[in-house]
Amino acid sequence: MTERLLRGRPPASSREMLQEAAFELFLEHGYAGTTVDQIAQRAGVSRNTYFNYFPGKSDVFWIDLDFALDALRIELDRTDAQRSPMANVTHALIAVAGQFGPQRVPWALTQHDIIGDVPELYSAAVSRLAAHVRVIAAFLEAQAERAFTPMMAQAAAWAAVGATVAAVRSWAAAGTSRGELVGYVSAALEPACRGFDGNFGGDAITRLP
Amino acid sequence: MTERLLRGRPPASSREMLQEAAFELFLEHGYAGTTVDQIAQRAGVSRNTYFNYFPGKSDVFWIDLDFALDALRIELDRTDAQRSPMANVTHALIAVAGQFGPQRVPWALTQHDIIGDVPELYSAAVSRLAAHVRVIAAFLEAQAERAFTPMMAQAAAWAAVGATVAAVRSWAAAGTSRGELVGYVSAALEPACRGFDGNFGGDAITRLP
DNA sequence: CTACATAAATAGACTGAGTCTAATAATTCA
DNA sequence: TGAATTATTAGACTCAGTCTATTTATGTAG
Repeated sequence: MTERLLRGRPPASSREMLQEAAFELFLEHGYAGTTVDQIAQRAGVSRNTYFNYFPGKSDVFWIDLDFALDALRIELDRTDAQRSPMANVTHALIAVAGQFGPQRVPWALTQHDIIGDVPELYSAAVSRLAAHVRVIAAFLEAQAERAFTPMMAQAAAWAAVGATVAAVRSWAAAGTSRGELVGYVSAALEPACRGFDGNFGGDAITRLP
Repeated sequence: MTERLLRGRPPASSREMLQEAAFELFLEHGYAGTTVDQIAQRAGVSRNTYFNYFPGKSDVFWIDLDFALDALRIELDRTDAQRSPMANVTHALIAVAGQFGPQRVPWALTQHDIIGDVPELYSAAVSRLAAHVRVIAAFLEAQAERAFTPMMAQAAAWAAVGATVAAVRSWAAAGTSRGELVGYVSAALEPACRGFDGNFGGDAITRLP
């Protein structure tokens, strides 16, 4: 199964190394005050190597979201036909949230006040969230062929992702007193999914237009 | 009330003029194949003037969303205390949608296939949508002080905006046979808001955590 | 041990977005 | 006429992101 994954020159760097270097510099000089050259230099690597690991400067922030997206895809494959489609989505999102404990808080959320409000960072995050939305919407369309039109699948996916985002932000903002993320996520998802859950079995509203 | 709004050198250009020039060029050479210099030149204006009207290259796309955001703020001020908070939000979004007839379709949505899938454009749109979310969430927190925690207000706002986005996309994709946008929006908003509407009056779920 | 295939890292140059400072032009008001 | 105000312009500058070609480190086959 492992095929030939160890051929060619082995990597001398990693996303994590670059991320550490970047976060150090962001704390020292802020996001806008840090160049990619500086990040690469701090990590002891060439500038181009940085772009081998990240497509852009802002992408170093959101490794966690990339991880979450992969995890979400995996969880949505382990689906239970007994549950309603939205229940499956909820279950998957909660399972992904379960991998983030009280000590593993996305760096960008806790250091938000230090970094400042850089739209570029926000965009990088939201384009990843849009990828989550697409994955969930595609799942809903495939899973519940009759119950969800493309429009409704997308609306439901936005609602689910939006609720999760709200939960994660609230959880991160709670400071050291925050417990497990899962509690926040399930609480936020419940009302968000309730309206769409009712559609399972199919009524006219989800079919039109 | 009008104070002195007509002093100094009068504008020789406008956002609309620049947008027209930009769209022409995007159709001819695509988004990536067009430079800001070319847009400014086509509009008969200096490059710096472009940046007086738009903060970035991609912002020329989303005048409609800027307009919608202003309209949304206005509509949320005309609120009816008789209705539930989510009903007010729905009402406001539908009112905004009412200003977009079958002939006024955001250019970016219909020409999507020509332009291609440029993440930068998507980001510019979504950062504007995030502004919509903030406005709605702030409204919900203020309007229904007890019923919505910040987390739930944000979750509900995402659900509402996401449903609207899904509706607009579906409407735009429907081609010339599309009718009024309002029908799509109200259909998509109904299930998205239903779950949160139940919270009005307040139950434990919205209060925790 | 040598030659080859593969993948990581680097070097260096290039385009173009976005910023900044300062200057200039067109208008209103006194 | 002159001052205040705002739009436009000129020109230089930083830096993100791309591209091509080259080098370096590993495994594998002969």
